[in-house]
Amino acid sequence: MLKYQQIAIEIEKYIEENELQQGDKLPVLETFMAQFEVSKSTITKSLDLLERKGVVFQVRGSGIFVRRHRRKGYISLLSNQGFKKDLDDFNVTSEVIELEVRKPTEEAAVNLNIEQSDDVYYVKRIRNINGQTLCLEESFYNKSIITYLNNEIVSESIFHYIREGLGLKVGFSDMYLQVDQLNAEEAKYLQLEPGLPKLCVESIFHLTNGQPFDFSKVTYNYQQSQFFIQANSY
Amino acid sequence: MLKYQQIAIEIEKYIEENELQQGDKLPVLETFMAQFEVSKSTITKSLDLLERKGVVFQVRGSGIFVRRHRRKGYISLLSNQGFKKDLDDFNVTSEVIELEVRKPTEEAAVNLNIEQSDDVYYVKRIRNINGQTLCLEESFYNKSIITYLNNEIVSESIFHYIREGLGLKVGFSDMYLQVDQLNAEEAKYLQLEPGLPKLCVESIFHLTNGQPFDFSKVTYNYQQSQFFIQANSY
DNA sequence: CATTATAATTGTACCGGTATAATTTATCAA
DNA sequence: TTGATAAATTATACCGGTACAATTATAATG
Repeated sequence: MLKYQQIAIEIEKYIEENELQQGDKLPVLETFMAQFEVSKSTITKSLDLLERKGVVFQVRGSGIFVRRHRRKGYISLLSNQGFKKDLDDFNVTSEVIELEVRKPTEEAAVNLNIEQSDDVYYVKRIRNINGQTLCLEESFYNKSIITYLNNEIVSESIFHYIREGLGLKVGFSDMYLQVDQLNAEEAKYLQLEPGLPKLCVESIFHLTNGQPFDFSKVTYNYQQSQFFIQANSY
Repeated sequence: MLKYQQIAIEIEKYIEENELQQGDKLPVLETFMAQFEVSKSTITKSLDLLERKGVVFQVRGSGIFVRRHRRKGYISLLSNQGFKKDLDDFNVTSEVIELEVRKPTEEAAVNLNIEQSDDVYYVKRIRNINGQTLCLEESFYNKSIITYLNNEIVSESIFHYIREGLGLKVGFSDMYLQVDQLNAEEAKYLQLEPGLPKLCVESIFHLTNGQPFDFSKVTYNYQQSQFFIQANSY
């Protein structure tokens, strides 16, 4: 673990344990430098990381302050591991509908940057939250990267397996959002009526080296899904 | 203008002018150092900035690569100036319905961190894109920060005025998304039928010093609004 | 007491350096 | 040709420094 990552974790832990609120001031840079016995640039890097994560904001000439959104129960759209992490307060379970190796749709092939003759793992599952149906998820995993999946893995966190089990490093993702009306099939799975609203999120997940490995289409139950995003200006 | 910001702008311009595509490799760090005659850390800072903006991704041991989402016509949810910037290819106009100084709702007061006895500018407007109704927007601006607004400003880009006219620095924002069904009033303004889907985005915009100055509720026409988000892992 | 000028505080920009880790390329052996 | 091994390339971590800009606190002024 890198120093600046470790320090970021400890600062975040400190904020949580002491239940600091939006606007609360943290110790000054020099204090952190002394406390962790590292140079100024390392502390700066830790704090920049926390700033990007939306945990703090820094004000030149003033100090470092805690940033905390107030509302509870919202899913972060930006923590790009199948949101398992943001909801560990909640009870998230998965119900696997389909899991097999197949050829990708044209759309999936394009987004994964592969040929339609290449193999993908196709995963279809329903995710529940506190007993309620949260979303319907269809994913295509590039099989030459995600070489193996089974029912057990897919029932749990696929991304955790990708990181820990396969030792791959997840980099960035592109997400596309659309709102529309539920069709018959989606409505059935989400236990809603056709024509009611839905939120569709298409995501393309890449490794740190830029290779796309997962193309997912997720249809959310509009009654269960509230999202939040923390944005920074550049 | 800071060196690293200027360099970032020039690199981005270079990418656009040469129409570089996803995965295309940029010159190595040392080339940039020589070209711009700055130290390595300054170039690194420029590239980190571009990485956060989703313009490039860096691969240790390999190089710096262009990152470009493929789909056109999607609005970025993260560029937190009233999306005017992402759509200058499009024709975005505003129709002001209401503009006045008033007392905030309780909800607005809470989110702006002020008292209900304080003054706010209340702005209600419809935003059109290519002649189509894009969204209905209701905003509350803390009058002690945004001291003056008029019809002309509100018809154009409020955020541009806040930055250039008032000299304020916009920092971060918290956004909350929800999907639901249109009520009668919303449907009327968006020229849709009640009961059809809507996307509601509530945003709280803060200055760089952490002060919230704008609480907005935007209801999008689901037929017109497609969004994209570029996420990075930390 | 309000206003203004000054000083202290505090984070940011930028330099230039060493060491290291990930990746790619080149080399060599089978 | 293949596969392993070594070398070169390339970005990242981390150090420690100077100068500077924004903010806040203090002192001076009327």
